[in-house]
Amino acid sequence: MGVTIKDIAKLANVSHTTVSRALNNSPLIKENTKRKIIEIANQLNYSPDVHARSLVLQKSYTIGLFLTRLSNGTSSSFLAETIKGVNSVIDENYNLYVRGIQDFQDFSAITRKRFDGIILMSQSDIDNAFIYHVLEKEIPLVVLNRQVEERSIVNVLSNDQEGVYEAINLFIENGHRNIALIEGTSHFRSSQERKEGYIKALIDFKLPILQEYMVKGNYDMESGYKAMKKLLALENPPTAVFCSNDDMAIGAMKAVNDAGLFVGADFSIIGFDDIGFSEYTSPALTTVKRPIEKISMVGAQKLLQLMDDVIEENEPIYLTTNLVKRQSVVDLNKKNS
Amino acid sequence: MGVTIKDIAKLANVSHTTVSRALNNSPLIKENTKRKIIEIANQLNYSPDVHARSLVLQKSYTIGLFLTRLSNGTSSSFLAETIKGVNSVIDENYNLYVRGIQDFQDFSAITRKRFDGIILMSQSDIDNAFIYHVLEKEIPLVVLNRQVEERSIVNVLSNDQEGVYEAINLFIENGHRNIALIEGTSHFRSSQERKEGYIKALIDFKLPILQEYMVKGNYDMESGYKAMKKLLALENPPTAVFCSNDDMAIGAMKAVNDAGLFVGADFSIIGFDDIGFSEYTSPALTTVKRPIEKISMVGAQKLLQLMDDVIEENEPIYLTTNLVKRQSVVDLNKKNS
DNA sequence: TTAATAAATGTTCACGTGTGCATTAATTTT
DNA sequence: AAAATTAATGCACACGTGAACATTTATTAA
Repeated sequence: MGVTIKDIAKLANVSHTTVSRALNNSPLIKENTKRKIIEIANQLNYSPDVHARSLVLQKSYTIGLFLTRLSNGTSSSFLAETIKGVNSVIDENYNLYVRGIQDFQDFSAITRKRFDGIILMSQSDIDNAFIYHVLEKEIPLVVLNRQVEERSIVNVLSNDQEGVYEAINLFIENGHRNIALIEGTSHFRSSQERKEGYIKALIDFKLPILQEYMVKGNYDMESGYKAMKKLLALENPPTAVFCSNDDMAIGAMKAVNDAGLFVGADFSIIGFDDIGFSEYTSPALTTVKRPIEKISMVGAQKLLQLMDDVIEENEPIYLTTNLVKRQSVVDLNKKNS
Repeated sequence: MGVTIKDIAKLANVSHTTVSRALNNSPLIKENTKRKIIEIANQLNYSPDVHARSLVLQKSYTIGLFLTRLSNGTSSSFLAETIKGVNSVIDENYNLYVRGIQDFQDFSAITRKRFDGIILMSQSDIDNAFIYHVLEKEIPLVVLNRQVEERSIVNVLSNDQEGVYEAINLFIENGHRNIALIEGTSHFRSSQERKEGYIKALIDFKLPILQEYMVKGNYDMESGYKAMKKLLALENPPTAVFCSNDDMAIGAMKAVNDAGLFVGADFSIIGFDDIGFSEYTSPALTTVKRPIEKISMVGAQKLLQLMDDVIEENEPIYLTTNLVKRQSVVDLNKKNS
């Protein structure tokens, strides 16, 4: 069924070794025979057996892209941008495997032989166990999106705290004092980071920190909707709300509309991520752009380097967030004048 | 570095064959020795070399999930739902390989040895070349989302035409007569299917087919926005627009808003797909739900069957679309009475 | 107890590729 | 032209696993 180098060898009247060398463009082989062998190989439509090659070379030509999970709590745009980013960097010769960590019963299948390198888009510290496993197996590893204490790991992430701080700052500049927060999934590190940015800003600007202004969500639209309902039902509702991601912001906008209010006129909202839809909501959503695709690209590049040179500049790489101002924030200064 | 069955064999004082059989739970081995061997294997943290195993068993434990492309023209939700659907069916023992066909220079790397089976989420007939290649290599293949003439291929898709027909029907029931269409990417089969549904409905209800009411888009939000601008600028603009996917519908809604009109009050829009956001637009978007995740799940299940039994019931499997009525369609009958 | 049978384990080879070393062919040097 | 050197190719083995066949050990039948 499958054509092997031995078949080619017979036809070319040489040993399989010569064929192997010729196809790998070894300088040991005469140009003449090289050409002849390559021609025969093409004619027979030969393609090497990856498993045999991997077995002898101890290399799998496979890169594993892992996320904490693929469903529940991972938004579509997040997943898609991650894959697109990595995919754009990894060339055709490499295989790209995508899986959720939570789908694994145990990690025995994650071995050095199987993966030349691993990229982890980490959303929660529940995948620390995975990280330790990968480290123990000495597989080159890049962790994205979440700070990891191990200094030996290449770490690429965005500075969420600063991004949120900037967002709250914008609210304050526009005259807001009653600023609420809708939080992300509780055990996700990103949720905590963003909450800290919120609190830090409030402290710096000497605003009170109110428990009732911090409502839990889980990063999906429905939770944003519900959280906003709660906020609107308060005795002293906020005038502005920061949502820990855009999905929840969109849910929140819906809740505001349902209450007969207009975002951008009566109520202010800022989101986080800048997913594609943010530009097309009504009104367009002001949000903190998080460069997920960029993070994935940089991470993939770093992994390729790591697999080659074993570089050891293990400083975490921070990519900056970017406040994208659109129409969902009311300027109270103007309004009251 | 890596523990092999030979290492285990030495420690257990047996041959490597016995170890191999014990770990594969062969009935030939005494329970006693089995237990002993398994214990040693666990202790050494043994895990088999996939490449060696694949080489001898001629099986890769790898399933390839291919899309026409990963970027440009593939929306995030589409990509994400496809992966989630397949992932939920394929168990831990299989590797899931994800790539865009357009990323390949040639298909020499797509071999029977490398993939036990392939799922193609096909968006365009430009991947026919890929399909033929896979067929020629005799790799089990399931094509999703696009009808393929080859009867030997397992084919799972939704009946887009009917879905669109139903949508246009809803417009007409609500008193609309000037109904426009925003088309998807021109060479995508889905674009044509949906356009045919639109035209068929107009013919059946004896409405005129106007060129100026059929505007080209490319499935992204911006193209929907621009297309709607064009429609609104017409001398005799439509009262209702069917958009070939939700992304464009969201862009279109934005254009309507920008023109000072209100969707659901002055203007009617229906989309296609029912992506997560559709429920949260203002007003909530009426749309034709396309079961992408379901299609992917069914396709993956079919592939697993195909890999085992070589089933040959090659009837295309149609999953029905579902009109989800929300608030983006105006009832002109009520309005005028 | 011995022969016949069944159960358990071992020997050897195959899968397809790449590489160290040996060998042969071609070229250069003297 | 013969010797020394270099270029080109072949031989044999390794990678880790699984399976057909051979062999040994345990069990049952006579």
